[in-house]
Amino acid sequence: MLSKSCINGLRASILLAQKEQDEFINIQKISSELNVSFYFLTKILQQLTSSGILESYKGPNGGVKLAQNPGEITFRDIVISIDGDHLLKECILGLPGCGIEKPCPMHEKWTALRGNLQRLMEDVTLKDLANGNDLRLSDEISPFKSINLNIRN
Amino acid sequence: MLSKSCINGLRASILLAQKEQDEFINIQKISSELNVSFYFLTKILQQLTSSGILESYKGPNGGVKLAQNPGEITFRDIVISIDGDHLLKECILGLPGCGIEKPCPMHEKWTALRGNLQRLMEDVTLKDLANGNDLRLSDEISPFKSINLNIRN
DNA sequence: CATATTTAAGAGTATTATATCTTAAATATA
DNA sequence: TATATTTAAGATATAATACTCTTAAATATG
Repeated sequence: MLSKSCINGLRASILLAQKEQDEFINIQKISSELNVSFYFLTKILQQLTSSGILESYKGPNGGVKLAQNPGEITFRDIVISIDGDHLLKECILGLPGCGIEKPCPMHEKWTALRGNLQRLMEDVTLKDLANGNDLRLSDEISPFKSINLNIRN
Repeated sequence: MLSKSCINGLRASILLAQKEQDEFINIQKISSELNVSFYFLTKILQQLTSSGILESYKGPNGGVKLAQNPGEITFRDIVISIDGDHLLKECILGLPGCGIEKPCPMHEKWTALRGNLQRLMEDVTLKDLANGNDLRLSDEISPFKSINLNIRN
């Protein structure tokens, strides 16, 4: 449902919310903690920076940090920044004309469920996520090895 | 959320449910009614046929038809046949170790919502969908032209 | 000011998903 | 039995996403 870029952006953001928010965190460090390629993660975090969700700083002791308090950044903010709002706006059958005036057969049920998804994403902040369980996994089940086996993209 | 293949498989199935179910319907005809490439649709319907959701018949007056009554084929059946069960099984953060014993921060909320999605998909049959509004759209808002503009893939 | 460190930006490659084409197999019917 | 029609299967092409690399820009510190 979410792209890999989005998932990694979320995981990195949650990790940032778990750390000291005054200092910039090195992307190399984040990538090794999350077991994600440095190059790939850098691109993703650039996107979050350009959306204003993160701030970055170049040079020694540089890195990225959250631009606001974790409690003010929602799951939805990050999804929208990376994957756009397609998921939250489109007809489940991909019909562009679908709407109240000309609903597709799934319209009502899907908009209701999508509303719940939207609400969930808006309600959950990085603060909530940071207080949950640790995202870092042991090596045997490192996300990247397994994601490649399990996920279709 | 659903792949284009899946969306087209669903739309074709709904269309079949709206037609006479005793006779085989020509794929060429379906593709022009849905405004989807014949080649692409053929591949998709082959998948549904191999899953046993459709039956096909070669030669003159051949085509495809539903293998069961529309009321017995669910939205979920078609999604699973084409996109697999990833959406209904995986962690929203893509963490392979995520589960009751070792939940990710989104685990509880996501499994609840995913359960609703699963139930929605199981409850809705092709009969329900066929009785809803027409899926065929006018030319100006033909799915393919607009999907290409609106959808990311 | 020179060097090392770190992100930014853009280009390049690889993989997967989407879409098309070609040939084969089945079958109706003339 | 020959021909036309139609789906099946496999090959190819194109587009999107995932991922990597290189160079540039910013900046701390010796």
